[in-house]
Amino acid sequence: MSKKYKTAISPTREEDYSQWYQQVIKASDMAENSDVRGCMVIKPWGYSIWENIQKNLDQMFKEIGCKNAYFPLFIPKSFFEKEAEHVDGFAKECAVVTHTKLEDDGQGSLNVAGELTEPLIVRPTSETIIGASFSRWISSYRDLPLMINQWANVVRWELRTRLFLRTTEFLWQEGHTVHSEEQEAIKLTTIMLNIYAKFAEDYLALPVIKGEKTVSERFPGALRTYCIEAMMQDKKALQSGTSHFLGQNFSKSSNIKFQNKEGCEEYAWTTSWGVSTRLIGALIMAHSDDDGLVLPPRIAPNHVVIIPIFRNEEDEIKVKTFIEDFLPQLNNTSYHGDKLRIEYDDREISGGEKNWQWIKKGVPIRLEIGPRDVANQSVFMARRDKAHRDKDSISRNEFLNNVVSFLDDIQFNIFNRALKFRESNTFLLDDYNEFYDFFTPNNIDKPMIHGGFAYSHWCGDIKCEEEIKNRLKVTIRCIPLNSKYEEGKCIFCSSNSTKRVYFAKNY
RNA sequence: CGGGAUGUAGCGCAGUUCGGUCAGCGCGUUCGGUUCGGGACCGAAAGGUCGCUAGUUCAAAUCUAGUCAUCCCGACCA
Repeated sequence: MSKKYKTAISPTREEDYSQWYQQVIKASDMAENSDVRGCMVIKPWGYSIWENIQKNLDQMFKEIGCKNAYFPLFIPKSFFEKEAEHVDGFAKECAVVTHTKLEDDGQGSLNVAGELTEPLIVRPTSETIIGASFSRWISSYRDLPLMINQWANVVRWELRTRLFLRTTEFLWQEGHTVHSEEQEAIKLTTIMLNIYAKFAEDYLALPVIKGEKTVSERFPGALRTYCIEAMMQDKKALQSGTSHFLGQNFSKSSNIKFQNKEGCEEYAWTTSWGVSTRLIGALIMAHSDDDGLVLPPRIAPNHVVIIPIFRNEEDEIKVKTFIEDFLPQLNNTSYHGDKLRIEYDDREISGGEKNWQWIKKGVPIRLEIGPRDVANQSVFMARRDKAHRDKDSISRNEFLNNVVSFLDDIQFNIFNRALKFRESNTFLLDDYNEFYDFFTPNNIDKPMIHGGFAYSHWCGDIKCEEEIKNRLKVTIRCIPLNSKYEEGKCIFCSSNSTKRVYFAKNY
């Protein structure tokens, strides 16, 4: 066995990380590029993951009293212009609707016609249009807090796109809250950040660092931006969720006022927070291997796939009878308050081929059931968190009794693997030369997977941050919330610093 | 939007230098047979106006111009 095993995905992560990423998506049949530049078609396997993300997050939002609503896709240009920083941040990437109809030119083509007096912007985010509604909904402190979320699509006209990570149109949720007290609004942004972190870690098995963005990385119009940052397998950081404290910026521009207990009118304090289909990109890049997708059970479209194995009709009947007897019991098993999601794959294609399709799709547990298993009342189990040849025969009852703990174990392993990866690629760097080498690939022409997170001192000067970005394309991903007071010297200018921040290359 | 690369069957590619049986290969698909507990084998078949549009030429996948798309690097960004 001197020959290397053939991997299902080629190139491998090591050979060409970004090609590997695209091949994983193709092989798992999650999504594809569409005929519209920069936009993706999310196929059933990918959409099903999104539905699971929605379902679980939605529940978490509702638990803290948030309600869902829906606001228009179009934002009048005049609304958008109200918040100056906001305009600066998004103006360059807005799709704008200027006409309302098409007219036949009599030669087989259509001309745009019916010009609008005021152009409509396709929402890149909805603070301004939601703010307009909120200003009508709120008049008294008794109306507060107001907590609204919407599941929607947004458009940001990006120059360079990548499936799930950055597409022109993407799906997300955006929550918008209004409060009478500044501290209450700030507290809500951290509550949301904790929800995101918990969701990422418990469901996506994605270890994240909770932190605050520096001024230059803030959401346009926000006073503070909190974020969760995760490390991908190419050691780059991916911002996976954000929560913004907007102060009174948007309440002033949208005129969101309320009468307080003393009867005086005040501007309210607002927040906004969101996660997007980018989470699916994070999921892929954090866990998948050279055989394709690896899905954490809590978010997988299917938990278990059953693959019947037989060589003749007699065996086929035996095997199928066994499985059909076994299925209802499996279906009744509950998994974290949900039903176990089982796929019985009885398509007429070879077992090996089926097996590899499900490996590439990342299903946590594969069960091969053949005549030998029927005779022994057992099943042959393979786990996606282990090597594809590493399979075990266990009794059917043992499987039934333990399937939930197997899934939990897979979830746990995937999380731990990602956590260890992040930890072993995070370094306390205190010397600029060391820092420079850390972020410089050995071969510039073919930059290999290199770097990681540098946990280093920063004096707080925006100029140091900017210079590092210019030189190395490395940015401060966040100032971690749990950072401790520590005296040190800024990695760039050697001025005094009191805390460390995370530096990394990012998506 | 700047620099680079690529575009040939569902997927992965060869052929382009030097225009002339070059429209091919592997995988996949369909059919038939043999197999059968770790991506099976044999045989047959289907499938492409060579990204698109002009041009040069007796003749273009091949040369020229334009155009579109994708990927990589940069700027921008969740």
